[in-house]
Amino acid sequence: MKGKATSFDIAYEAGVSQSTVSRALRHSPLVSEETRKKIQEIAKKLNYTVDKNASSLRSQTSTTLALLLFEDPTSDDSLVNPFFLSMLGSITRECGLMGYDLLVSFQELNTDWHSVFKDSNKADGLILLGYGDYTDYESKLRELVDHGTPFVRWGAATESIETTSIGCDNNHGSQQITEHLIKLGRKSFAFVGNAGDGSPEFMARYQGHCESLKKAGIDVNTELQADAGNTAEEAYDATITLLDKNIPFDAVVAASDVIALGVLNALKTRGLTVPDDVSLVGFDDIPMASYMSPSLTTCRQDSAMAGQLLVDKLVELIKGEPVSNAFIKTKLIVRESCGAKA
Amino acid sequence: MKGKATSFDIAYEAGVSQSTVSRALRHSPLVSEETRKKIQEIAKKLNYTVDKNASSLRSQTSTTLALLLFEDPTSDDSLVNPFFLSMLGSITRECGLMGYDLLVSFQELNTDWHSVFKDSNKADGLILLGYGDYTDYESKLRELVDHGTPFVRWGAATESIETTSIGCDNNHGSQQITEHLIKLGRKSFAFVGNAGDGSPEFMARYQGHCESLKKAGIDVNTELQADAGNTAEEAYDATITLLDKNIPFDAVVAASDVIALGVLNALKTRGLTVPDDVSLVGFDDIPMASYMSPSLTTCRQDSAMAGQLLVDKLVELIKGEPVSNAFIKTKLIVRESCGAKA
DNA sequence: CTGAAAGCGCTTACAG
DNA sequence: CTGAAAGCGCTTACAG
Repeated sequence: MKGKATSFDIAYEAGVSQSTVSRALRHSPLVSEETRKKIQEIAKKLNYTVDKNASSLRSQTSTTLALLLFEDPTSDDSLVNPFFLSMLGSITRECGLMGYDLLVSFQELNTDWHSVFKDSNKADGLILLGYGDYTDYESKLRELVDHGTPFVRWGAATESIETTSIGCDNNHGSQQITEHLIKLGRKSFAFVGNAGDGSPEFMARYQGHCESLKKAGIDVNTELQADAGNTAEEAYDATITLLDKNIPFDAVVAASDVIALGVLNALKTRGLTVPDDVSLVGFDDIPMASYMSPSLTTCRQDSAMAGQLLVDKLVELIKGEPVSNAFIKTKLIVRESCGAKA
Repeated sequence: MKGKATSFDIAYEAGVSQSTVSRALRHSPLVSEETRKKIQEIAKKLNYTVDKNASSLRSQTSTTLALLLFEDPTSDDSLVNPFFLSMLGSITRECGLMGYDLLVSFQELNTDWHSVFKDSNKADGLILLGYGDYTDYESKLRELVDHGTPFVRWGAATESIETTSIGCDNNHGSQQITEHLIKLGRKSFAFVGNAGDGSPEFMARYQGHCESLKKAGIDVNTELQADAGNTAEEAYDATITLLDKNIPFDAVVAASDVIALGVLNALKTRGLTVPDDVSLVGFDDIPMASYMSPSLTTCRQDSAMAGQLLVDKLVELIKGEPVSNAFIKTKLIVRESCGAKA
């Protein structure tokens, strides 16, 4: 036997046809128990593995998913959003369980996803993860929809386009966390994070935040909302600008944990102590949150569940089954930065 | 045109043979400039993409690399080593530049890597990232070598087996950092991290650490070395045990930043202040290091360079070129935890 | 520089 | 339950 074993080699050794080998290995009910066992033994002995390319070419299905992760190409490109990274583990695991391979690509905003991944038969479907400017993003989504490419995405469900989205209830999560601060007696709130159509998730968090304030009879001061993308640097700058306005506040709601990191540094720089002078809360519960000092009160999104749902829903879509959007639960995680223990 | 366009569709429109289309699209010098241009235009018009499976099957090469990331399946499986995650960005980017796709799989220690990825023609080569017990790992490496599967790995070059490894000079990096502490006047050192054959990288760091101590005429007290795998939890427990020995020390060298995180929490729990009571240093410079409180003095490994080298070397191996091991540079990053500013 | 033809290793109707 | 045969969409000798 030179080179890799093929199904013909197995057929020869087993004294059956190549078709039967193929059937046996795919657990076709058409093959007798006895024949199957013999074939499986020989396959094992020869270290045989089905050729992925031949199988995919013939059956026109790759049993591969592509994960596209993209963010605004800011500053340090090695700093991928930690929240997405924690989803990566559960996505790969669920792919394994479902029998799919996972192709990963970062920052591919500029290519034609459909033709690169679907037309070339590299992947049967796409998982999209990305913060970043939603405006650019939406036109790409529309292309995918127009081509009929199966895909799921992490993010807020939007009315403007028919997609399968997995996300958390950002509005509700933000209310949980704002209400917690209100209970602790905080009176004037700043919000750091983009609040515009370009960032639907942050926008939803801002809206939830405002709703909670209104319910509690607290005025929303739009002067205390500062735009920032999802980086510590932008958040730092935004917070400094905010502080320079000299409008007093005793709590900052950050649109994400990464933003909270920048806010915290800015506050420290200006000699403000968290939580004594200012309470601070984030969103996501990235691994770093519990190690910050003070540790960060935040809203946890179940990233393991998120990854699993993304894969499962995509596989259903690929199989042509009807698929609905799904929300994952949010959970308030109380740590030191909110001042709960003060 | 129903369904996807094929090279035959293009050939028909261009009035040439399918062979010529294939050559033109692969930039064969055999095709005239004029013909190539015409073909490229039509291909673009039809949104044509070469079918990956057909191309790979025919040419017996997948232009895909597989990244296998594995760690001891400890506690929370979503907490992948942050250092590897920061390499992931540069690996995907370099793959893109080199024209390779990237298949990602976690925790696949139990399967036969060779047949799953190479025999099945899913990938032309393997990139291996993993801390964890080296003993299990080594037998897997030997299988790959025996099969002639191209692969590169992150880690210390070892004499026991002939592999292409990319790593940093752990011994040297550890010396840089220990010498820094010595210069600051620290006298008695603890080391937290496995120092055994199962963890060659941590072992090298421990050895470098000890060499620096000896050079400075400081006795190495093996009672102050505490084993811990690469998790904050293990490090926390190890540190508590260490403190319970009641042997005084004024500096802790952690085998990694993640370990330093656990050490710091344990010290805080016991009422010790870093760096006033005890200096603390880590290794890796994970993103979290600069946000810890106090921020962590550590030894940076250039993860971007590491990812790039892993991909480049693997591609050379696949092409059958001779490939040597490579070291990436380490750099001492001084922050607050060592007490440099005290 | 171009074309006709073989064949990569499977899966799956079709026929028995 | 099994086999003979076609064909997925390319790449690449071979011949001109």
